[in-house]
Amino acid sequence: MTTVNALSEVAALMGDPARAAMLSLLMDGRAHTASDLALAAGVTAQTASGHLGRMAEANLLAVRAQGRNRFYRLASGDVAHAIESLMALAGTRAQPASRSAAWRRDPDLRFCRTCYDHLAGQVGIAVTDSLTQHGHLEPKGSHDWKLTPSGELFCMRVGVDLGGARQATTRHFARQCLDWSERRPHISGALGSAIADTFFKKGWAEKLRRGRTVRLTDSGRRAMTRDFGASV
Amino acid sequence: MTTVNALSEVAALMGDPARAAMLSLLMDGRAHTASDLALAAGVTAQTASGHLGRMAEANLLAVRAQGRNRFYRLASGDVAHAIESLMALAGTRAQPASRSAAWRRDPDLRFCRTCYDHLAGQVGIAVTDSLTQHGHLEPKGSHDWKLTPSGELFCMRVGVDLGGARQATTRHFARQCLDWSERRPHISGALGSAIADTFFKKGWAEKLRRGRTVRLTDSGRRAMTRDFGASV
DNA sequence: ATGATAGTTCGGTATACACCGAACCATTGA
DNA sequence: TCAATGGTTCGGTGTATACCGAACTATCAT
Repeated sequence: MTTVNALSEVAALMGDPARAAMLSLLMDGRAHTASDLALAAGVTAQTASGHLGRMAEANLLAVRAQGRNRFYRLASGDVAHAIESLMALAGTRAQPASRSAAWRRDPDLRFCRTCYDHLAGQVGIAVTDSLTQHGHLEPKGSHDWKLTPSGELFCMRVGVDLGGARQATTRHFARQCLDWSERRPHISGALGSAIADTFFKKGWAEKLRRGRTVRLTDSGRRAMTRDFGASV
Repeated sequence: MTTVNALSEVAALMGDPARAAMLSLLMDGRAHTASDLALAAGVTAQTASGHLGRMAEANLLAVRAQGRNRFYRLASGDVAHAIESLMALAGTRAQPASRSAAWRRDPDLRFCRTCYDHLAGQVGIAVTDSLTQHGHLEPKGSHDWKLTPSGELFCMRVGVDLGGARQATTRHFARQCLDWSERRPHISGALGSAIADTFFKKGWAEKLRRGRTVRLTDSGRRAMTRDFGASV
């Protein structure tokens, strides 16, 4: 009885085409915004919101509010496993699903991209790691960083507009942003944005025309080695 | 696209409470009649028929027509696996589902029971094995047996009403019946029925009041050893 | 043949729910 | 403060489908 209902309920959640499309996208293991998922499912934001709420309620998805975005991801490996076995049943290969595979396989995107207004991917992680390893940045709480005195000096030296970043009073200064291709936090918030601006202003990096991919220039690579002590 | 639709379709099939109840029952690995499944799902025979047809169409179930019954079972281990992982998601233990567990755990029922009008379970298998090993019975086609001349003599010796069995012209004479607790064929049809009758008439076995369980008597055990060369 | 049982097909009803428009709340940046 | 953006809540509409009654086919027993 109970066990049967539980089975039908979770299966029914996956049984809707829009929800299945969302789950399919989430099978890449990354977190996606509600808008992103709405687009993937081909429904409006309202409809998507309803779907996402129900799946989160049923513990199929986990949510993390970040700024004005809400990131949804699969709640556990068990969920991914169940979806995978259903996909296998349908005679289709599970993991290399067309859309998410394109993401995963794009090495440039994994290497460096914008995440909102700051840097993500391997470069974003490398920058953050460098700052923490040199004692410029310390974790503060579970969602923020603290910029140390040595960190302030470092920023001034490499030309990060700290003053501008501090003027944005309504914005979080140094935020931890989870990177879902690297599965580790990188720096965001006003400071993260200012750091990214520095990269673009100094010609260390440049945005590609389409998408979120960012190209690290030769001088950018040199700066990574020279200023951050990181080889990427 | 295609992969997404396939996911939602198979999930939707499992997402209906009635179908989930049927699948749950079928998780015991045995084959069940349409009526049986309708009862388990709490729906009428018509409704159940529709559900079963759709699941068979989608290759979730396999069907085997046997007499006027149609036996449905899970089409593959993959199907069971998918159901299991969904049940796990729902936080419920998968295998020991209340109803089927009762079946499985009843050693008397596994030992000997009626299957329609003939003997099944370990005793049914033992009788059939004895007949084939002594050359009394030979497989004929994929669904029937052939009673050899020595088999006729054997039947006459132990008192099986062969004449009566042969009179039932409209009925299959010696049929292979799949035994889903033993996963091997045993003898059914008119001959199987006649053999079972012999067991009851001679006091070798007796039906219990409720259910399909059959008790093998002491003289029945002696007969199994003496006449069939089998120890059960 | 006749009646009984297992199963399916067909038609109509009723309920569940996915969907969107509109309004609303929260966060952000000027 | 205000405007912009991301997300959610609410109400009404439309479609999909589960359900059953009734009629039908196939198998089996007398």
